Amino acid sequence: MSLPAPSPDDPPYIRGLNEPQREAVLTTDGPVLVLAGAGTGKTAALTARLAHLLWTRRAYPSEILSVTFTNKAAREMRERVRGLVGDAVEGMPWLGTFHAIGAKMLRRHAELVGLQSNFTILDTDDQLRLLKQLIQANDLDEKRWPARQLGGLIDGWKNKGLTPDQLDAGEAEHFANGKGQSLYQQYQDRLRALNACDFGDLLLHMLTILRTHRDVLEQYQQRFRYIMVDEYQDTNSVQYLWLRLLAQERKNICCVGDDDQSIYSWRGAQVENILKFEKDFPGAKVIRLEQNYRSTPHILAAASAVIANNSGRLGKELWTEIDTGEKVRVIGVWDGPEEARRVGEEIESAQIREGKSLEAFAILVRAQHQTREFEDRFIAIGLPYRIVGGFRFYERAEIRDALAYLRLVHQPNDDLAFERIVNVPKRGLGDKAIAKIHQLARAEGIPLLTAGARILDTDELTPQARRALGNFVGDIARWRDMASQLPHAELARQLLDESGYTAMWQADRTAEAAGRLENLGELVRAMEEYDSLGAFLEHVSLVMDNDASADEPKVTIMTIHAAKGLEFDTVFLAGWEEGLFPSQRALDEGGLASLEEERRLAYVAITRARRLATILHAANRRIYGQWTSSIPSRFVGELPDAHIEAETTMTGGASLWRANWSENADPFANVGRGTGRGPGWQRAAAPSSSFTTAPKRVVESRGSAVSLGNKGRDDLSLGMRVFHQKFGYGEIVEIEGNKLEIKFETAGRKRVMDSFVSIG
DNA sequence: AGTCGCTACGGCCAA
DNA sequence: CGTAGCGACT
Repeated sequence: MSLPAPSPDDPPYIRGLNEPQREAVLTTDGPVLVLAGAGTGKTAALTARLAHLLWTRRAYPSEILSVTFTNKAAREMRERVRGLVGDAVEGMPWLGTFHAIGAKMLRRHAELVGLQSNFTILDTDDQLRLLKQLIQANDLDEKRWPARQLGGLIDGWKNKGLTPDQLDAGEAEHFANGKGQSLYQQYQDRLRALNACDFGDLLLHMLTILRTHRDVLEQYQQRFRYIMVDEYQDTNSVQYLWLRLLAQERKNICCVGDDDQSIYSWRGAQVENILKFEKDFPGAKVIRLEQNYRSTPHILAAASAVIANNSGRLGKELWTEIDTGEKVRVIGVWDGPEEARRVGEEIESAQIREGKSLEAFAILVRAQHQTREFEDRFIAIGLPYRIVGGFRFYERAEIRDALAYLRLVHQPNDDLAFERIVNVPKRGLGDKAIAKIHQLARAEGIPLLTAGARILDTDELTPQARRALGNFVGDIARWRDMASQLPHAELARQLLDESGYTAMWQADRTAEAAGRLENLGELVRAMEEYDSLGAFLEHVSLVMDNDASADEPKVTIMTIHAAKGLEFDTVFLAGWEEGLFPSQRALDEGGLASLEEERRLAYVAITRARRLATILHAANRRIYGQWTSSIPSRFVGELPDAHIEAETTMTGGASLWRANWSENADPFANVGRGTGRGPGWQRAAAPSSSFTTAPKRVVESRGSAVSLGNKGRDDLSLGMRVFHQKFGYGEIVEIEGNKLEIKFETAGRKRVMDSFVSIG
């Protein structure tokens, strides 16, 4: 192949790209598979390619289908393309996630699958409630056949592109002795009746339409001159079938991915898609991006050595021009608390030694629950942190409630929204009243809200319930009217006040209430960015990323899954122990295939680090309250000796830092206080007396050298009553710079950073 | 209707 | 050890 040599006349997007990247950008026609290892400038190449297509007028912005896996990735790509070609990107309607694009298409053709174009998109919660109702209606034992399981199966079928009538006998057997298929069918019927669909339907319905309506398919085949797909290794079957149909005509499809980073098989992703690309698209050009711009050679060598243990790889050899850097550190600690303590110390000392921002540090864990230990520790030492993932913004109860109000105002026949908030806040409409409304709705085939309005004319309800329901139905109608006159954010504000919803949380004195009110404010603020209530709700049902509050620099704690695609200067990989990572459950359920996926996870984890990776493993860990001893992960054993520096001493050096800071340098200090149920080792490991003494608190004033760079607040004083998000209300008993010692009403004495409290 | 106490369960999680 | 979710109790 002969590429034009780099020249100063190259358009801006080409400059700075290496040879294979340029090839990926300039090979515009025909199928292209870009195998992009971690940190090899995949996004740069992808965005440059997009820019190139626009710049050279090969396609209008509206003629490029560009799919990413997350909204975040889509946003980033849009930003970067804008940087390269300017506002032309504004007209890129088909840049987004599979689901966003699916929703957009489906709205145009909804009637072809029996929906109206203003269908609602249900989230997992709504989906589950619906399934629960169906299971009950079918007289099945909810214990034996949980809705969650059915939901999982249906998701799985949808991911495979299977409609109810396409399930084969084996599949249908899976649930409730063969009732699976019928339940799936009932669920789909119910969704259609509600004019709703779930996430899976966004893709599955569109696939059905593309398959059964030639004209529609041809229309899109014509429109999309070029198709680009990011994270191709994570596509599932429906997505794959979609792409194959759409690309069939022009065959200008460029897929970018890395088989070594496929970590979503449990969600239906098929690595095979990337492995068989050349078969699906004969004559495909395969381009490998192997020069890594992110990490040191030690980090790359460690990651490569681990992943080399997997079979069936397409094979890549990452290399770098960087020739310096520290080896990957492997640190063995005594137990979980020490692990957290150790990481905290490392971060604080690195921060002071090298003046690094807290943003440079990330702690990556295998499972969500591991974050707790770090969270507790960081609160204790006043180290600002952020937990990514976990509870997503839109999954929070208060947000879901608020959205249900808005949905009902927007779409009066949204029965699920009605059910959610008809008695939130409590207005005396209990099970009996709601059952009556349901009954009428079912009998008449009308939405719940209509049934509610109609039941007011009867004497079915107690006078009290009737009054409450009358107010509620009237309120909804009133807000509906207001919706046409008021900006929707303002409507939301008033709605939340008038419904008593805000008041409900204001009256709540529990620790979370303040945070919930804040979230509601956040929601209303977010609404202002959208043109209409409908547009906002659409956005929300597809995204609602937790991207608020990036203000102050913080250490990031997240799962490895959540970290994919990100990079950090310094990364701590915690809990590399057999059973935890690789996860025992994965091993039990999926055998060798799962082990390999866990190993890919390890590969992803290591390659997040730019400069320094530290792997930790604890000898003892508390699992479901049981102290269990554990051995280092097999992945630790796969690390190449030449590139690691192991520190296996349990006690660790008592640094000056630790002496000054640690509440308790004794590694045994936090080891379980005899639950009586634990295995024998803990009694054997140390005299029992050391388990029962509470840790001694060392309260010493510290010099400014250890200040974290935040100024102390001047609005706080001793004895003041304050509020803390996690611990609730308490009284300040000590102030040291920006750190406070607080006696909490319920949580006891804790040391926290002043920025974590508000005056209560 | 709302609260309390018991039981069951506990990977990763986008849209 | 936590917590969430359900049924029984008030």
